[in-house]
Amino acid sequence: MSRYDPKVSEPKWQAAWDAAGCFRVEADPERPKYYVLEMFPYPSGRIHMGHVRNYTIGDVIARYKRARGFNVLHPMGWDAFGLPAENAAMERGVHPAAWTYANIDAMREQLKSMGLSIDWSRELATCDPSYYRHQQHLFLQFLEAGLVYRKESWVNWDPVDRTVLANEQVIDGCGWRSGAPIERRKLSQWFFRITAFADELADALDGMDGWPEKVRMMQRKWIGRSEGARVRFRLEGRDDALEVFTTRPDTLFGASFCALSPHHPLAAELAAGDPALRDFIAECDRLGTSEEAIERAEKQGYDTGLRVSHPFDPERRLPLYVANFVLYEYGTGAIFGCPAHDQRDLDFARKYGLPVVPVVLPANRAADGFEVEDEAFVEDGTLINSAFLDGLAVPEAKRAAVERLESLEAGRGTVQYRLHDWGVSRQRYWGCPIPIVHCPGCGAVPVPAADLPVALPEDVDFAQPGNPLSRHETWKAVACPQCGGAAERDTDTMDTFVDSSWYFARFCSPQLEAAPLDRAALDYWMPVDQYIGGIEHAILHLLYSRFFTRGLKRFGYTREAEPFGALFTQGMICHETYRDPEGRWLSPEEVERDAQGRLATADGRPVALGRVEKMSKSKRNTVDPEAIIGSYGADTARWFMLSDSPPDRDMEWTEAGIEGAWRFVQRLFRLVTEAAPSLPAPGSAAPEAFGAEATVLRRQVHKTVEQVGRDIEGFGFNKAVARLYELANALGGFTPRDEADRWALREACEMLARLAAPMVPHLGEELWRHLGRTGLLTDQPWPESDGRLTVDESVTVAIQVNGKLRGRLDLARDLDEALVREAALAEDSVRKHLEGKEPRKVIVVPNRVVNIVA
RNA sequence: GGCCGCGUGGUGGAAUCGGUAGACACAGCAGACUUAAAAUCUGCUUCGCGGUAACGCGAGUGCCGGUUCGAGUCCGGCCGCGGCCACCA
Repeated sequence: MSRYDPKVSEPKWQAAWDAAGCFRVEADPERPKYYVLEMFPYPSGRIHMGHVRNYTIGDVIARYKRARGFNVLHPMGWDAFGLPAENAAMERGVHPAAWTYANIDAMREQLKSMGLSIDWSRELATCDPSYYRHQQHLFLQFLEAGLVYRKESWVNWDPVDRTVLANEQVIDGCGWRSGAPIERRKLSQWFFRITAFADELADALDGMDGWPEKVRMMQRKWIGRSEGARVRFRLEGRDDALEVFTTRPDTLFGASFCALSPHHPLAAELAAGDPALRDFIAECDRLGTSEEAIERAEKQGYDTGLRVSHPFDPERRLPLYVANFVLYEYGTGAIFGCPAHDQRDLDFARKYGLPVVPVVLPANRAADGFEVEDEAFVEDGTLINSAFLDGLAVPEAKRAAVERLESLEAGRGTVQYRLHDWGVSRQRYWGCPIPIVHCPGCGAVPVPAADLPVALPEDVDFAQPGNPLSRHETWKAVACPQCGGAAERDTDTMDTFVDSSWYFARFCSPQLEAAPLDRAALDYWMPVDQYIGGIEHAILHLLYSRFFTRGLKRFGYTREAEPFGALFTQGMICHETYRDPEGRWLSPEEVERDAQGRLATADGRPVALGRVEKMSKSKRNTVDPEAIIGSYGADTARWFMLSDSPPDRDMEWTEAGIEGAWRFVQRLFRLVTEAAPSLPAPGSAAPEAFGAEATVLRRQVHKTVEQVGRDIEGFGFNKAVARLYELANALGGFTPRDEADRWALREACEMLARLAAPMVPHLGEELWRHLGRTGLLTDQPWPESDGRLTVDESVTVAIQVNGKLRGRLDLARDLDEALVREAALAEDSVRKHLEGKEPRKVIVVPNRVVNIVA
């Protein structure tokens, strides 16, 4: 019995696709385009199962759309800058470039072994000067447009990675890579003015139907748009005022204190003359910002002694505190406290004995005797105790309060965002150099376009920690482009998220030298029709890319404001975990399973089975794709990836699962190759008539064509896989008796090969050839289903009595309702359950169900 | 604490619109082939009760209630799990 040998077959078809240039594409305005993109990989050295899932999903879509007649762009590149290359340099003495390019070479081979339908002629790596020179050009365009600026600010400093991190890269007060607690430092940094698009970025989310609601929600919350007011409280005995932000200007009459963040400049100023305040601020800094710290931390404040006057009633004086719960990063770093209508303010007021005056009355409550006890009233109601606001509902009161503030010049309505500008300066070597020269006379001067790229020097040493660029005297020293005097390069490099914020656009014209991007190419290809990647990029990469694309639009590179028309976030790959008796993690290869399912190591030591968890190096529960592809082939790996689990959910990788996929690949091969010799010649004319069994088979074939297409369109690969199993089962049980049967069997075999091909492309080609077809299946259009065969002539109708199933009837489709009713009432089981009574009502749902109500 | 999502057999999961719950696969069991094993093929496989059997009856989609001729699907309340955010004024 012949077997399908992926080791021979897969390289053969990959070479054939390559020789035919199947996946090389050019913009062609005559044809509809489809741009499929998976998030490009970081060249760590080896692909992992997450990559296999990501690229398999993308490849099914790409191949399917191609068969549907689209001009499909499906490129691949490398997110190649980043810290691991520098760590490798420090640990092993390899140059980051050499390490990175070697990794790229290795991973390219691995990806190619998957049989992906990628246009490799468009491959790019972000660490290549031919890429980052254009990024430097774009940076300067953003600068010129006022969308990049430099400022000195408090930054998140990762003491382990010795670099600055963006707010998005700080998780629970720790660095996203290193996990080290973040320190605060004041540094001069370059920022992208992402807040200039805050409104647009938030508003556009509403129309982005192709994105998961979950991701849109996360971005919306991250941008954090709040409408409210900035209010000035005059400081007693001083000329200046304290500005606070509030979303509840309606509750101003309930104010009983104001509070500053410990990092507020005024707090620092007051601390200079107040040692006790200095101690209090230091105490606040000691308390971490971690989850538990916040949970446990009690509201604490320090009365500065200073008083502020109420904007609506200057006679009223409120105490000014420095309080540990006021964030410096949000709003103005200062608040007014209205204890009756804010839980935090209430906690604080109770602790320090401040007045709690309700100013919003809940509906259905009498003003008399309404008091706030332990729980602040935060919902809408009617204003009380609030002079000119009394009697107004909360929304009107907000408007009225803002109007009054504006007329008194004591504040104004405003919109506040949680989103901050994106700091991109990184004190690292392996990144895109910031194309700026710092001149003692001229300040920060852009590097002229003609001098780009500012290339990374190659002669760097990693013997000492920190940034080798800042120690590289000859690279750093440069003449000022403006005055020609001695100056220094900016020695920071850009956050690698900048690199990935426009690569999808560069794929449209990856070799273009004269400019970063080609308008005509982008007009044709952009936006990406389907973007596919992990949910972990829901905020960072996806938000930055949306911002960057808006910049590109402003500079005239594209007409699209949104880079990704549709987004699909795939689930993670999980695996069982194992530990030895000492509690050390064991990898799946170190664990053996006996006939009873008991686990042990090769030398017989018992193994404890742990939970199924996300594959990770630390738990050692990873499976190497290269080993899997090496022993089972890419098609088997792809088939298993797509089976069973819906692609947006986490899936468990199991030995049994991959074995099952292997068996199916072999079975398909066997079914088709065994049938092939007896089949009529390819392309022979259809017979006039078919026997009953052939018709049943043909109906299933054509229904499967319809369903598989629909399933792939909807990312229901597990369902498509199930349909193909069903078709294979039907095909296996079909014995042809005449020429018409054999024609139907050929049709079934060909359809099965064509429908499976996006998922198992090498096998598809192999089957196509065994069926006597010439040319590549990859170049065949998607099969059409015959509409006459996708609708059954008879249907099975469920017969219910009082909603309970009592029988089934095979009836002609669309049979007259009266006849259906009659047939149902004639059923023995129905008569039995009616017990001689007349039905009160009979509901007939055409072609589905009859419900008899007794 | 807030918001969002999800709870279906031993397991992964199906079930376009409110209309036959459990497709398909994995695991398991039984059988065929085989000297044997592997591979392959066939059958069974939600639970309980009755029956030699075909089959019949009852229960069943986390729990409680509601709407409906009819609910896995819609509504209300609870319980459990997961995710994101987390003193954002």
